[in-house]
Amino acid sequence: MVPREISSLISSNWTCRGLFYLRPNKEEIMNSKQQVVSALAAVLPDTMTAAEIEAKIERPKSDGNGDFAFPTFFLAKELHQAPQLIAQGLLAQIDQSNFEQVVVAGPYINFFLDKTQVGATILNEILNDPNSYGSSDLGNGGKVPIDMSSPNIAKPMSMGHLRSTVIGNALANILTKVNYQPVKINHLGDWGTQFGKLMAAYKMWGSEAEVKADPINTLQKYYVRFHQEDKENPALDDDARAWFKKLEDGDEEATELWKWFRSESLKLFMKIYDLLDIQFDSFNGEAFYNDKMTEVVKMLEDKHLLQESKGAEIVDLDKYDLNPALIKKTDGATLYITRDLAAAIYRKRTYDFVQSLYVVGNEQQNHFKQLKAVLKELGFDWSDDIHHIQFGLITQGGRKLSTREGRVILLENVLDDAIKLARKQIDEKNPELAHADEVAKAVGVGAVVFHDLKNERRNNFDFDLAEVVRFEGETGPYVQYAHARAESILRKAGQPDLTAVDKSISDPGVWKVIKALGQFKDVIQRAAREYEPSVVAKYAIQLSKDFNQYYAHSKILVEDDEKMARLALVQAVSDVLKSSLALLGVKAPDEM
RNA sequence: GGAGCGAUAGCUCAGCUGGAUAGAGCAUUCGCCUUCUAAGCGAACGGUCGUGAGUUCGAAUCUCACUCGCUUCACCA
Repeated sequence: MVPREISSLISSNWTCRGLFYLRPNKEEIMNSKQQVVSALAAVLPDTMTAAEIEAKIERPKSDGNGDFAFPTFFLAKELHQAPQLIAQGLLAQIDQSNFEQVVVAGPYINFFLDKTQVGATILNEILNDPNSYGSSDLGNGGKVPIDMSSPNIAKPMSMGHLRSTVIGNALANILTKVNYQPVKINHLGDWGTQFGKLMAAYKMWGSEAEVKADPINTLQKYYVRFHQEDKENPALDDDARAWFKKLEDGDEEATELWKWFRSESLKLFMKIYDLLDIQFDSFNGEAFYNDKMTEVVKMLEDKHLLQESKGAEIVDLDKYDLNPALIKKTDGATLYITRDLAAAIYRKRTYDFVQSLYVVGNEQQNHFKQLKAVLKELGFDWSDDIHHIQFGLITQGGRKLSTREGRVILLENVLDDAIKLARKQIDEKNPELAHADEVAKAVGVGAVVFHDLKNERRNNFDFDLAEVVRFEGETGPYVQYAHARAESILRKAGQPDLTAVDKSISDPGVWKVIKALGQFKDVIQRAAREYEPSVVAKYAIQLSKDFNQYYAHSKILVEDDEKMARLALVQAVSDVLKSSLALLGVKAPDEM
């Protein structure tokens, strides 16, 4: 059998990986999986390309079956042999010199990597440059605006906004790590008919003093009352519409009220963003686009896309199998989608983005389909680069939360509760801890943020405070704790310089940890491809578990030849856990 | 009715391109701190992977139908 060249893989610079084209670098070609590919390529029939072989290689679920496995079922037909016999036949020919061992288990060929050598390579890579470990170049520096958080003025920020905020923030971090340039945009809900309602309510029942004393709660109270009363008295809605029209036309009283409501609200939002340690590149909300909508309407007119229907102006989207997009209401006022059209065009012009993301709940998917369809009708090909990063609904007791009905979970309360609980735990478990308040904040907030990110973002979840602020099991604090333990060991060891030490470890108990460390880059790339922070969160839990397991069964600080190598492992775990948490927007205190 | 998402252990969820006995956490029961932080480690218990067909050497994973749940379907955002 003629050994098959794998040069095709090496010389072709581009490898297709899902949505992205990725130029493999040197170490990637030399990585462990490629060693398996080339070992197999040398003994398999010429008809199989290296890429086909690579696609068949799998990672065994149980570690008794090695690090990589190659099933032979699919060769049975071609070779007219039982898979078991094929496996044995191939094994006899395989060059095993690069592996600890290669064995046959039924129809599988299982490859065991050289643990000491692979381990030392990975640890060196991490310690040489911990900050860039796991990064890669998928994005070529392309700009990616991320529409995120976007709370509504005069309403309290709820758990729903937390989702958008922390998912958007984590995606920004993850995309940065694969060399995109995210632009975090807080598309504030500072425009729209709810301001008409709010103004109408304020004029009827409001007082300046009451608002000043407790802005958001008071405004919220007016809003809820408005909705209660307009059920009986629909005329109130006309009043609200009139007020919003005044605002849109630049009426002085309306504008003053709007500015006031907005600035009071923003002050309170900033407190929460500070607590989460999240910064934005832009606060251009809906109002920002107010003067940019006549152009959009004109574009639609020029392309003859606008139709009149029941007194309103619409774009028909029948051919997209969508309901019509309502651009202007009967009274001439614009709508949500009109502003989003203006925003999308503005972002393309301003950032020349390669992708444009909107981290918005899944209940708005119809809206984003319409948005993309209208942009497409306008002839903008980049409509395809817009992605609605939808996430699941948060319910309570199985019911949807509703601001209008005054059923909200206040984010501020949740965060406060979590911090208090963390503080209580510190007092019980580590009363001597310095900076206890700061650590309590990191742990409490970390628990809430991590809880929000650890599950697939499309899943709905029912809010349960006890679950959100849980510190045991698969939680943010669990990961933080593993990191703090690692740091504690390094402190006890006197923080030695580990970059140059021999990192060969013979203890087989470290292998799971090493393997997990080696997967960091793949994990980040998958998270970026799928816009899915939970991939990173799950990885952080897995690495923490592997490390805790090792920690519980082996003593690290014992004087022997491999002590420094073990410390290098601990340092690497600490670095990667800290990076993982940082990607999620969670802090990693050195002690807790 | 159209569109979308979902259904895996008592609860909350993993399960990557179909593959070797379906995995965690929580809860329950029981072990482990004179040794690097017990926010930890270990063990036990727990499953007709919604139902029924199909494709395949092989299906929790792919296809179709059905059942149930949630979201959404123009003058809110």
